[in-house]
Amino acid sequence: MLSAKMEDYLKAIYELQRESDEPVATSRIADLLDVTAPTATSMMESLAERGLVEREKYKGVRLTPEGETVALEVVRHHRLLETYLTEELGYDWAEVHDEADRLEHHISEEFERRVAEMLDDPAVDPHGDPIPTDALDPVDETAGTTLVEATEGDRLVVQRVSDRDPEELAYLDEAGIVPGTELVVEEVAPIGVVSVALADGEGTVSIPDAVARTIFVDATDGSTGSATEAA
Amino acid sequence: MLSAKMEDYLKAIYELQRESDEPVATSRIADLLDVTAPTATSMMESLAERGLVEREKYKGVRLTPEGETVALEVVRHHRLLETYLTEELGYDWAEVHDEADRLEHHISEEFERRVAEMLDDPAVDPHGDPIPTDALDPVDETAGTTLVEATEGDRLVVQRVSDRDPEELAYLDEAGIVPGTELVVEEVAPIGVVSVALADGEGTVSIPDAVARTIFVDATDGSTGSATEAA
DNA sequence: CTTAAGCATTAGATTCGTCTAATCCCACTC
DNA sequence: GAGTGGGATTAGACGAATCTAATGCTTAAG
Repeated sequence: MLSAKMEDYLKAIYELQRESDEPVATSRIADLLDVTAPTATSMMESLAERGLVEREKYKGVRLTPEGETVALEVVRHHRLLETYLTEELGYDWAEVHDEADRLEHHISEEFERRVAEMLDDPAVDPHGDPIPTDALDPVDETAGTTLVEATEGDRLVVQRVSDRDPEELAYLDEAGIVPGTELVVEEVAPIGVVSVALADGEGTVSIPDAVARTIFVDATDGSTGSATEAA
Repeated sequence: MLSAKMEDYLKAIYELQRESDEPVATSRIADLLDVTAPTATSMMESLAERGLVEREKYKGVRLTPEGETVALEVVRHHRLLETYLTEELGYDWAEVHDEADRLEHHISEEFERRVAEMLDDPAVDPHGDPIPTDALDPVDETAGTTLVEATEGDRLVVQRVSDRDPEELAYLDEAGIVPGTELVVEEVAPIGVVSVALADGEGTVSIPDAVARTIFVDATDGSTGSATEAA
């Protein structure tokens, strides 16, 4: 039996791992989970003993296939819950995260099954993030182009907003940047900010690179931009 | 902040306390929660230190008003969840207990609020047990007459089935003994079993006293039985 | 009034997840 | 190739919740 804590660490590693091919550093995990580095180190030892991560001292860890399966199960729970809370309980897109973060460790397979059924087996959650299937097959989380890669003049439609900071999320929501939004890239400034105009004339939003990296986009039909070619 | 474990103990004391006016014995708590007696003792020490129970060594404990409020909050969560799982997620009446037992500790006030609203602020859960109000006012859980107090010939309607054993519950469900069922008491045998006939002609069911004590009933209109007079 | 049976509690140890303080590696600079 | 800065790990401790084994109350029966 795996503790909720272990599930948290595995999910964290999963999230960090999709950012790059490098092994995940202890300090990143510690930061994300708000614990000290020694705590993360000792948990990595336990996870390695159980064969859930591969560890190279002083380098970092990587999920083993078994570890990834556990992570995918937790991620599936999380994203199904976010979808359910939004669709059925009227939660706001930006405020579901904490609730799902707690409940994801405590729902039964039965609950998962019923929720998935009620939602008609959704493929993505309200943020546009893909929901792992019941079979827990690996998902390509990096698929697609992000807003940092866009160039001026691109006409794009938002696919995913993978940001997880609730304040940032609420701001983007308020500004109208949600999955499905169409926008035009107005300026890609060399100081690390992208300005986009909402296609429905709702104004312009400036987005720093750190956030733009979490916004996945597709070209609108008829685009002449480079975003899609790069994908 | 209270741990989920502490909440579990407080709920257990609450459940046991409603069975009699005596202080609740350590061993009963230990049995109910499936831990050893020393474990229960040491938890009682912690709860007493926090002012959640009043403890008399070698005698037992009683919830303080603060302890009862915490217990009521947990019970409210539990019963709302049971209702929600049954009404909205299609769970069976008899199988909701475990799911609710885990989730009750992890839902937010926001979740509680939304669920209560969606269900239109229900007064009782699917077992007929009363759901504490949002204000967490004490509830009279012993209100009503139970099936052990019935006499032959009584025509009764089932109000609550407070049993918590899932197998027994499933059996009663299968047999048609659910809140709302009308029945006639056929025999009160001196060996500790009550036989009742379902009013809709679905046959007869024999119920041992231990179970009958968990079945709360009201007289049907026109009854000549003694059950209601006793109340 | 004594005593044995039956709970309850104390003693002491374990596991998990966490911390702080101390030490250790590694990579980069000079 | 020596030194140093910074992240990683080891050392040691702690609180929560649990266990087993030993001891201590309480009470009801003689």
